[in-house]
Amino acid sequence: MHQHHHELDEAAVHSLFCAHSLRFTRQRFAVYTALASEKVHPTADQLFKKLSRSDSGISLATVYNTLEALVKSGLAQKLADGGTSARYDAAVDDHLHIRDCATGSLSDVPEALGQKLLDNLPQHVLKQIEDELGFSIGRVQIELIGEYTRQAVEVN
Amino acid sequence: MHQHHHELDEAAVHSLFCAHSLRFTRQRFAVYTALASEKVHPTADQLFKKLSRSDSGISLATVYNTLEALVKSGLAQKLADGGTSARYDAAVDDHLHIRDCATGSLSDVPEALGQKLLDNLPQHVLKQIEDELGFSIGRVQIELIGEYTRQAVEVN
DNA sequence: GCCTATAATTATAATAGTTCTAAAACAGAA
DNA sequence: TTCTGTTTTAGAACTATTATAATTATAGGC
Ligand SMILES: [Mn+2]
Ligand SMILES: [Mn+2]
Ligand SMILES: [Zn+2]
Ligand SMILES: [Zn+2]
Repeated sequence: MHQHHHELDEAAVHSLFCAHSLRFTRQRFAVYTALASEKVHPTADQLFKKLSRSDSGISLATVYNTLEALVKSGLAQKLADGGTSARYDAAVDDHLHIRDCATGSLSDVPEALGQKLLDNLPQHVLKQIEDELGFSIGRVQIELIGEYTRQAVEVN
Repeated sequence: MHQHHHELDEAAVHSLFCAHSLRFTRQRFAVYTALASEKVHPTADQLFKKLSRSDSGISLATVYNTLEALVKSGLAQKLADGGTSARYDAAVDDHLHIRDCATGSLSDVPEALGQKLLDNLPQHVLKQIEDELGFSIGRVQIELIGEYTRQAVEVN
C-alpha cells in the first residue's frame, strides 16, 4: 500500500521503526518523513538538501546510511534512475512507474490503475516462464516509458 | 529482434553503421561486435577489459563514447543496473529481463516467451492509463525479479 | 534517573563510474 | 591526395557513493 502523503507523527514512526528492528533517531525520523512525504522519488542528495534547508544539520553520510537501513529493513525501496544516481521510494508495495522520456522523471501510476494491470497479467505465461527457466518470480517490475500528451498534474 | 550470438563481419557492420549514419571505425567495430556477441549485458568497463585483453589498444573513453553513439543511433540500449553502473544491450527490441536476486545478474527472457507475455498484456488497462494520465506509452519495460530454483544454464 | 553496551552519526578521505578537455589521428568526400 | 569535420586518446575533472575512525546517542538494565 502506498504511504505517500500520509501524515507521520513521531510516535507512529517510532513504533514503525520498532516493528522493523530499527533504532529510532532524530536523523532517521527526519529522513524517513522527508522521503515518505515526497510525491516523487528523490535522490539521496535531494533529500540531503531538503533536510539541510529545513533544519537539522544532518550529514550526507547519514542520509546514505539511513536510506540503506530503510531499504534493508523493508521500509523503502531503491530504484534505478535512468542516469547516474539512485532514487528512493517509501512505497514498498508492488507498483508501476512512469518514466517521462522528455524529462527523465519517474513517477507513480495511481495505485488502483497499477493494481488493475498487475492483476491482469497473463498468469499462465508467467508460470510458463518459471517452469521453462527454472526461475521463481517474486516480483514483476513494470515501467511505462513514454511521453505526456497533455500537461501532467505534477512532474518532477 | 535479438541480435545476440549472430556472427558479424566487417562488411555487415559497415553497412549497419552506414544505415544509422555512424562512421565506421576500427574501435566502433570492436565495441559493437564485443557487445553483440555477449549473452549477458556488460558494463562499459567489462567491455573495455574484454577488448584490452583481446587486442586493440582501445581506450576506456572510446568505449564510453562509442556506447553513447550506439545508443543515440538506436543500435544499442542502456540498461540500469541495480547497482552503480550502467549495462548495455545490443538487442534494441522490446524484451523482458530477469534479475536474479541471489547474484544481481541481469539476463534475457527468451524471445518467444517474452513476446508471448508482451502480447498478452491487458491492452484495455494500458489504454485506460494513457487516457487517465494523458500519457502516451511508447514502451512497457518489464523485469522479472526472483531467484533460480535450479541451476540456470548461463548466469553472469 | 543513571550507566553501560552497542549502534548511529559525522567529517573526511577514498573509491568507482562517468564525462570533459584539448591535442593528435583518422574517415570519407571531393 | 588533399581537406575538413569527426573520432580517438590520455589524463584530468567531476559526481555519486562507500569506507574510516573518532564522537555521540539510543535503549535497556539497574
Ligand atoms: Mn549524491
Ligand atoms: Mn568504470
Ligand atoms: Zn513509487
Ligand atoms: Zn537483453
